[in-house]
Amino acid sequence: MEDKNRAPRASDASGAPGWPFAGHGSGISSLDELCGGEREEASILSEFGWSIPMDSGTIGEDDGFSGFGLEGAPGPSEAVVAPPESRSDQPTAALPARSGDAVSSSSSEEPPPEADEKPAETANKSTKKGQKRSRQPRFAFMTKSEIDHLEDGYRWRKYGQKAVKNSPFPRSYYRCTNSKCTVKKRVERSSEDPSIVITTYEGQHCHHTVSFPRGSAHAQNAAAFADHVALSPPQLYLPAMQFHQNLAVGAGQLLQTPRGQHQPSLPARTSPLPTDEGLLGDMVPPGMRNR
DNA sequence: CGGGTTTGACCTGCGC
DNA sequence: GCGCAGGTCAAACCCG
Repeated sequence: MEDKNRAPRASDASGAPGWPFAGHGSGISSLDELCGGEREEASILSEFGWSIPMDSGTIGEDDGFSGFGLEGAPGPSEAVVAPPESRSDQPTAALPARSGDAVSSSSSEEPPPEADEKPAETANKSTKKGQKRSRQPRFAFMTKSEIDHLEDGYRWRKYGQKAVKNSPFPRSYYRCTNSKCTVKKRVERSSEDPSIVITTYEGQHCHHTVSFPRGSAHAQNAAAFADHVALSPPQLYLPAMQFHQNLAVGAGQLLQTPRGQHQPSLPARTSPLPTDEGLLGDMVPPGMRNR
């Protein structure tokens, strides 16, 4: 699960919030703002009140995750979207929250953006204590693929791997190789359907992609998703049910994807509806689609 | 040699 | 208070 337990490292503590795939319509005027003005961005996210819960921990352990989730910058909780078939009638909020992920702690009191006041040199250990790690916005999506680490246009360095409870598949932890970028992502396979890769992004890139392979559906979808998300913060603040229903569409599409083909459940791309329709149409009012 | 991966140890919060 | 589980660190290792 996401660990709010650990205090952020010097870089993490800066609270660089934001979304992956910055520059794809995140609303940030400049990528530089992300690396240099994280704090500012945090407030922006908070202002929007993005709080569609998404519990990364639940994703892997609940097997039920079949969509993506969003979390407000120092968002209180995350939750996951239930599988279309088994939980379509349950509101997101009712989903089991995992071991305190952000759910319990962050909801009680938000880690103030100032949480990074500690000197960098002591950040390593000392900041781990007494301070809750500031949580960054996250989103996750499922991809039916035999490849664990899907290409998304950025370069990642693996920094850890852990076995996940109730899952035969380990979870891998990656960090963006850009030293100024604090974006992280977790990759794991669904224990229910090994062919599905669950990717969870945390944070926002403060730089452009290293490369963005045209042929990579995953990359394009990821970017599209980022666009989508970035464009409609207010719309993302949806009632659980509505949100879930929207996700179900993407998930359904996803599962129809032939094995081996990267096809994340990104609404904007997976929906059978014309571009910018489907989920986008549900979540983004016409007035906001002026792109 | 630089950059990425592997992997065991460590840290922390939560639940019992 | 203790054990568990998730997340991260960092040394060792691998590879081009």
